[in-house]
Formats: sequence, C-alpha cells, structure tokens
Amino acid sequence: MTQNPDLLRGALEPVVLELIAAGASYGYEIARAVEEASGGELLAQEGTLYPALHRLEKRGYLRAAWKTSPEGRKRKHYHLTGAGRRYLENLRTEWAAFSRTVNRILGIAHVGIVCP
Amino acid sequence: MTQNPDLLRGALEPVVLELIAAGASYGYEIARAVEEASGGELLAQEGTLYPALHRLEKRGYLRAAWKTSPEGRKRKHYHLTGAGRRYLENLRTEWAAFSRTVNRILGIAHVGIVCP
DNA sequence: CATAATACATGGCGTGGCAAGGTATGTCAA
DNA sequence: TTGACATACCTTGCCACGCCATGTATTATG
Repeated sequence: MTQNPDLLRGALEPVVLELIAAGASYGYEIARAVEEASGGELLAQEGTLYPALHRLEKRGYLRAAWKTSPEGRKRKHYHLTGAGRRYLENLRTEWAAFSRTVNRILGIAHVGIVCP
Repeated sequence: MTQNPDLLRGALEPVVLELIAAGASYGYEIARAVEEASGGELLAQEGTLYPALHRLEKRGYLRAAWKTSPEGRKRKHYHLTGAGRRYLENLRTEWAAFSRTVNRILGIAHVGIVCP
C-alpha cells in the first residue's frame, strides 16, 4: 500500500469521481471501491473521504440524497452532476498528461498502446 | 502546464532527485531542468524548490557545497548521497506503482512496453 | 544607467490527508 | 441477552508543503 499522503492528494478526486461514475454510491461503499479497484494499493481513510465528498458536493460536482437500505441503514447516496462529469473529464486529462510527464522524467516504462 | 499544486506534491521529490542525478546541480539550474525536462508541463517555483532542497539536504539525501561560477556568481551545488540514491530508487518504484494503479482506475492507456 | 537575468532565501496563507474520537444501528455467536 | 463486530456517518486538531510575495546581491545588456 502506498503510504505517502502526498501522492493521494493529486489523485483522490479523480479516483473518487470515477468510481462514483462507475456506480459506487455512498461513502462506505466508495471507500471499499477505492480499495478494491486499486487492489489494496490505495486507501481512502474515512477522515479523508468524507470531507472530500463534502467538498465535491459544495463545489457542485456531486449531489447527495439520504436513503435507507433494505436492512434499515441510513446512507447518503452521491451522484455526479453535469458539471461533475465535465470536471472528471478534465481531471482525467490533467492526470494523464501529468503522469505521462513524470513517468518520462523518471525513466519509467513508456505510456503507450500495449502490443496486440 | 499543470496548475494543480496537489499533483506536484507527490512528484516533486522524485523529479528533483532524478534531475540532480542526471547532472543538474544548483537551484536555479534545477528549476530550469524541471521546466525543460517536462516540456513546460511542470514548474518548480522558487518558493517551492529551495525549501524542498533544504529538506532533502536536512534528511541526508543531498549534500551541498558553495562554489563560484566562472562569471563570478555564487551557487549552491547539490549532489546525491548514497542514501539519496537509495531514496530516489524507492520513490521511483513507489511512483511507478501508484501511477499505474491510478491510470488503470481512470481507464487511461496501459503502461507497458511500446511496440517496436 | 536602467533593466533584465541570474541566484539565493524566507514568511504567511490556504489546502487537505491523517489520526483520533464520537454517534448510531444491524447482525450473529456464545 | 450480551458482547463483539461490521456498517455508516461525522468532526476536530495537527502538520506538511506548494504558492505568492518579498527581499537581497551580483552580473549582463542595451
């Protein structure tokens, strides 16, 4: 697991938004999705994730709604707004360019189409 | 140019160390090297770079020596220590794993050997 | 002689991850 | 039943660090 907090700072937003776009809906589920999607490499601590969701909501990229699960648990469900989808697309582009640049400088394998 | 400070946080150290390992030596030169190596994508502001160099020196990854250029300017030249080389290698590995994971989640092109 | 480029440095601001702690409910085994 | 555990939300304080602004010198240039 990556234990350097500074790495997560640049990637948490796009990852969270991406997973919500992919169907993860409420906080606890999103936290699990981050772990699972990263093969345990990424960990979104609760004290990190919940404030992040609130920020994204406040900025208009997410909308939230309280619902009750079949088992009777209250959950706050998030979904992307239109602005959120556009923002995610921007973050994706930004991250792709950035990681490509850093990889190149660090001499890490080229980002490219994998041989068929 | 990436204008998101949070991205730089996770990558500044490895990039700076890498460029010093590649021959960049003093602050001003390193700042230029960051710009040039990234094709203008990355920018190490002086208020960011100098403290970063001081931190790396304090942690024992860099050693510094004042010299005077042929034109008579004072420059603080840095070079990697043994620990610095090992640290850079760790950072490289960490970054490679991290960026690979995030790229996969964001659905960005696979990292792999480019077709010959 | 003024302006720009070179070269170093620092202080205050704001952001945000993390540790720690808090509240509440459902499930399940002993 | 009770106690432990998973689920599910939240917040506060700490600290690290990038950025902006500013300061100080020296050399080069027009």
